[in-house]
Amino acid sequence: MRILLLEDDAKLGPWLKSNLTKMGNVTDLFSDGIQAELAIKKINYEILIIDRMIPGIDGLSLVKKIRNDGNNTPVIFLSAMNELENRLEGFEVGGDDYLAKPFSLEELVSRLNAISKRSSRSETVNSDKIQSGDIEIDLIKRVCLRQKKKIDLNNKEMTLLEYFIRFEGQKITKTMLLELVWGISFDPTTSIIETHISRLRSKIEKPFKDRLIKTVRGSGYIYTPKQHV
Amino acid sequence: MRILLLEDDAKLGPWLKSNLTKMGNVTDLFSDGIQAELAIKKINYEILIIDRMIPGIDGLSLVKKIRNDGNNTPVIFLSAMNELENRLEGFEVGGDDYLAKPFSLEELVSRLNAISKRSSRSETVNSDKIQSGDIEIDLIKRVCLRQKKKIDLNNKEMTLLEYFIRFEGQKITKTMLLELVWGISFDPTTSIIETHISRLRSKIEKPFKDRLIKTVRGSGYIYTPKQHV
DNA sequence: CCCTAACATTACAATTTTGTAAGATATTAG
DNA sequence: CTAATATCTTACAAAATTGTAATGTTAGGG
Repeated sequence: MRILLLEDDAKLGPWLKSNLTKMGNVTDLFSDGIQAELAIKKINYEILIIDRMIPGIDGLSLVKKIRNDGNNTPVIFLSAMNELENRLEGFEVGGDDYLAKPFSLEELVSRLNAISKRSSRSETVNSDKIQSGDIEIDLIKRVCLRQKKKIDLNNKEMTLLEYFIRFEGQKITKTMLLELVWGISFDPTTSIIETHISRLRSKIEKPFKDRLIKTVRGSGYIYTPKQHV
Repeated sequence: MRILLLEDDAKLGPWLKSNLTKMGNVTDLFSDGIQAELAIKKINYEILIIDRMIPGIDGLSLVKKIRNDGNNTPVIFLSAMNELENRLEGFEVGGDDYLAKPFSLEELVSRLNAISKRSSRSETVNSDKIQSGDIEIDLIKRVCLRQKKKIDLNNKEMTLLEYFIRFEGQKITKTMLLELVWGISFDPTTSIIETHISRLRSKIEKPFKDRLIKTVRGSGYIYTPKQHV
């Protein structure tokens, strides 16, 4: 495989390069973001291994740039332990993987293999997502974002929201919700739907001071995605 | 809309037909499965509303048949309350919706609208699914089937399995699992991974007396889908 | 064949989720 | 405007989830 390695650490960089090369890869090592960017534009690498913290330009903005140019080469970020906060950010940008230093070579190799196999199968990349207005749900990670902010939803709340999104702009009756979310086909005496809607609203509307889920009195609810993200 | 209605109840059938027609639909009412099947083959209906229990042939097998013929017209099943057990079965066959009798006309109309809007947007139909070997996961309903049997997995177990499937045939190291499933990038002192793997195995392997998740000593796990469903 | 580290399993407790019910608030018909 | 009904919110308890730790089991190097 043709690999670009961007790592400014004087020991780690060459050590990685030598190991990767030994394993039969073609590895170009850079310690400078600008140089690396040029190389990425010229050469069609199969994988980019990029340190999150590089003097000059940081790895994340570099990847943002090349993604903007339409380059979708898989990326593995390297980052020191204390930069863990940045993990999510890295994923959002389109980084395919993340590896915290210190890491074992075996670990890195394992991921290289995963990525190369994945891309050779030319599968859809990393996760199944549904999206509506300014809301985004990652079905695999089970993470919900509104306006790029993470919203902590539990199972029932997320299932509710998933159906609202699936039927966006359409009324969902309460019996539909009962059947879809609870698998019940009779009217319970309790206010179970109202309770959960209330909890969902408190998380997904209240912090944003607006209304996405309109109630249709006597019948059900309508979710309308917020336009103009 | 051009609707086929299969309902043998002498009161409900005509009542529904008259209402649907009033609303501007073209409605063909049948009380006989054979007749209905012929009509479905000849006429390109936009929606089929089918009673689950019809003398002679039951609604479910009818839908199985027409699906086999490559007909993907959306179906709304009608069924009496005491047939609730059959709900899941109905969905699996490709029925798009399910309505328990007694139901309000408003309820039925609501779903007709949902279906017609959905199909006019020509979206992918009903749910996001991932599949591997004899395992199938519906990401929306959050339901896992193995060999068509429902497996009750909790969140962590399902997330684990999702990643195993996503990386099928490839080794997943423990650090990868930690990062992916728990969002941690350091080695915890605890046996948290082993514990959850064990619980997952007990649900997904034990009842089937086989092994899908092989452990790679000193490193991680490999999931291999079972071929020959 | 035995010893040891790695892994599997189980039990348990803290935490979280989720259904119920009760009271507060809002909407609509008259 | 008022009563009746629907919905919202909150509090609470039962149930489920999930991390930890203790104990049992297995693989494979010596």
